[in-house]
Amino acid sequence: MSQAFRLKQSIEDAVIAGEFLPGDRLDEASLAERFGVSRTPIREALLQLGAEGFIDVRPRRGAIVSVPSPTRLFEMFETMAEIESACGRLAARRLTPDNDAAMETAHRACEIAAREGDSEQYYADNRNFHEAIYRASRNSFLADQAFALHKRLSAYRRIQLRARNRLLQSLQEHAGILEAIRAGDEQLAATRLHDHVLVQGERFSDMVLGLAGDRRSDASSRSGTAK
Amino acid sequence: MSQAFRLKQSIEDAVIAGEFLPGDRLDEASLAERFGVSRTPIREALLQLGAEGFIDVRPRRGAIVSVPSPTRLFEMFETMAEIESACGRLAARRLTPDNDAAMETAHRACEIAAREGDSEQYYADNRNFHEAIYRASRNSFLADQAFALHKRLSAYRRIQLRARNRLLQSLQEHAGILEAIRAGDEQLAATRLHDHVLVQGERFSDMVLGLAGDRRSDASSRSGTAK
DNA sequence: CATATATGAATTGTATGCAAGATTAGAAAT
DNA sequence: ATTTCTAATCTTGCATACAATTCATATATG
Repeated sequence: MSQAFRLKQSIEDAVIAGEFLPGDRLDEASLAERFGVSRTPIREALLQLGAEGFIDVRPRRGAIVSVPSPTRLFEMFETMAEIESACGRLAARRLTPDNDAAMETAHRACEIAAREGDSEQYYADNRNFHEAIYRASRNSFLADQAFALHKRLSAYRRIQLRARNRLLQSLQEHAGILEAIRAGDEQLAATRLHDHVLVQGERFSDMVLGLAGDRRSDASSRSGTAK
Repeated sequence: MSQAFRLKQSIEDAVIAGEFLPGDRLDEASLAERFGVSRTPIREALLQLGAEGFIDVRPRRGAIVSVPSPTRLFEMFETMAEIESACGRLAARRLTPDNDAAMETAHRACEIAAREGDSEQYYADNRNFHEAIYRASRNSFLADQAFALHKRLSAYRRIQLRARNRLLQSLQEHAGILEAIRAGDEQLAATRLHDHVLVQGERFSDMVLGLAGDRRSDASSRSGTAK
């Protein structure tokens, strides 16, 4: 297969793995050298990642890993919450035995990781659990959107799963979500998923806010970022 | 500014305008000649459009305008319905006088177009109305997502606004949506927007289904939309 | 007649070179 | 010491050339 697509994946992985941090410059020449190719496929990969919103490509000024403002970051988490709750609503409406089993398996894995306090493992299993819900929506387009946004936020999500408390609380929330989906209660499933996701966004935003001095401006007040 | 970005816009516009129909091949050489540039910036534009899901870029096999299956198309409309209803929910929660006024203006324009039966004009004004709601969510990231999906579906939406009945019915639904948002009734606003969008999806899917003989089974069938 | 195969044409993928805009460093001036 | 202007350097944007793969056509074969 063409190199550009492989490179796109590699660069994306490197960003997700935290090798390139938000704000880091993605210089074409060094990437080309690193991967042993010319600048052309590197450029193509970078432009694709830029179109997906993963990185920031400014004409004539090179590409950098996106640095969302705290406001923007909160908006991204809020959007994630809305999309996930949509998945949950549909999953509750359409649950099949297959999807049910997949969620159960993922949930069990989370349970083990949480009990052992292995946050790195929990991070991976948590991802599987959420993906199982996306698929359970039985809307592959919606699932794709959810999956893409989940990836974009992974860098920010990982950080705050470190606390042991949060692991157990997260697990508890998962159980509640599963219960609602199985009961076919669309409204409850949506609400629980919404809160589950948004809590992470709020925790993280608060954390960033402390450092950055930008206001979160969600519901209240007229946020400054008109667009 | 760089040509690749201008070209991306131009090609996207051409697709939206219906100059290239779903399934049409987007050949690099002819596009290069048409725009008077080399293949390089054309490729870059195509790859970006591909990453956004606007077109289909298959490695080594060229780019074509996406041809979603009826199932996929229904899924896209369903996703649009979920995203729009999220916008409506947030708008109801956070409505400001500015956003209210913008929606009112757009609604008035729709009213005039509908009364005159000018479906082309209504198409444009309808777009403005929906965009006003996206902005009223006061979540610019969510609004961006909504806007992007709206564009992707525009080719399919335009077709069925031709019927005069649908114009007036659509307008009526807009009024109901506005009312719910102004009343601050999140649930009602969400439901009304959801149904407003999904009705279009179902109408169109049915239309396509007649031609294509693909089955929609999993996602939908017996209406519902529950809630 | 249908299917398989081979050969040539067309198209995409990558490398390289050069031009043009951006960035940085240094010198001159206040 | 700070600022401003200029020049050198670095980086990106585009065009061209060539390599690699797919596609189309025709020929051979059962």
